[in-house]
Amino acid sequence: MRQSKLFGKTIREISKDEQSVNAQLLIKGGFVDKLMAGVYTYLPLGLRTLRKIENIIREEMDTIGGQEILMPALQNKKDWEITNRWNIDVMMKIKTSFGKEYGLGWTHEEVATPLGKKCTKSYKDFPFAFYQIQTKFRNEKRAKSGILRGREFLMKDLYSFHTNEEDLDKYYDLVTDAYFKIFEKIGIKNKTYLTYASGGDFSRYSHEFQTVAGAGEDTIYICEKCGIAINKEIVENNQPECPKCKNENLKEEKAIEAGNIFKLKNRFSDAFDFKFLDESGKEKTVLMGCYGLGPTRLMGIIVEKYNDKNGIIWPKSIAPYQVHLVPLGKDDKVKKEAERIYASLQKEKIEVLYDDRDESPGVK
RNA sequence: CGGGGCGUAGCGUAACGGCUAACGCACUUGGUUUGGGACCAAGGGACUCCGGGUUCGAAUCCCGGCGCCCCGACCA
Repeated sequence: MRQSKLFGKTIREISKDEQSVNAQLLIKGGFVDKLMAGVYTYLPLGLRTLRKIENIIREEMDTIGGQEILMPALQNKKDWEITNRWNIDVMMKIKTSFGKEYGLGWTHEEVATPLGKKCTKSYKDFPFAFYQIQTKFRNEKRAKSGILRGREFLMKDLYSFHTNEEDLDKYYDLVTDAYFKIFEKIGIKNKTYLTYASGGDFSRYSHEFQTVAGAGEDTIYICEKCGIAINKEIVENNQPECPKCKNENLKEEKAIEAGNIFKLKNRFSDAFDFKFLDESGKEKTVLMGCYGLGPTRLMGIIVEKYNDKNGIIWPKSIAPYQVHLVPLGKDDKVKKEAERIYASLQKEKIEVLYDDRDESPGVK
């Protein structure tokens, strides 16, 4: 890519109003543009990085047998009434000019569960898992922290379907491992902890993946012996202890929730009467798990963690380009050589951003 | 949704209730430059967020709205 043709310019000054580190750096660098609070356009540079994060996630999801699909963002009111979640605050609702109501998906159990039911009958169809990477909408009362908490954002959500609890447990652990592989590839593994958190209305615990960062809105307590953490929200009697080894000497940190996984079990399959026929021809309830991970939020976390006075330092695996070719000076020989190198890198299919602009070295 | 701050050119800012709303960056043209955000000259670009009000006169004061940022609440 010739930088002279690159859409989206860097910005030298940004309003002091914009205090979030990731928002400042991403906007200044021409990676994103803010349309409104919590709603961003991904410009060519930013989108390249976002796509790389997505593809790393896809690789790991595919490896554990997840099949990619794409569900609608527009949601059917009826299905959300079945699960009693139509009137939850985070749901954005729209009403058409002729009065029909729709919701915008902030999660997809209400689509995934009936879909799973429609396509299966017998135990032979199980287990299976599908996932999507898709835009989610959440009616955040207050969007904040740049791309970390938006009203519209990208989420990878994986849903798994099982005939028994052991199988669900096994898959749950498999997903956990896959998540850490993703974190490793994008460079945040050493700061990310499997964290015990509230299980909402369907189980005692869920597990979050919390990345230690000053910009985090969650407080976690890390057990350095076990390498896991517990979210402050479920600490009882003000005395955090490790859920595994009962260690009470834990380290308090601010952290950002990178992902969250749940054993839904029968919460949604019961609501939609999702059953299967077992080996003896008896009907049994399907058990489900769901596993979320936010590509756009991951991008924000990475920016928060990898930067210095000069700007963002992308990990190589997700940098928008592998090579930034920057010829300095006006010497014709330099220019010619740069063109030659550019052509050869392109031929080798090495991602290169070529700063062919007629600018001074400082600007470049 | 409660509290606080803010809204002026593409971006960042300035302007006592009073001249044609100023400056820096960016942009256009010409020239000089070229190893760490160059210089000179000439330009273009603003319904001062929107709607009311006070006043001889409003970017400036008052009321209402909208928007942005921060804190809190919220975030199955």
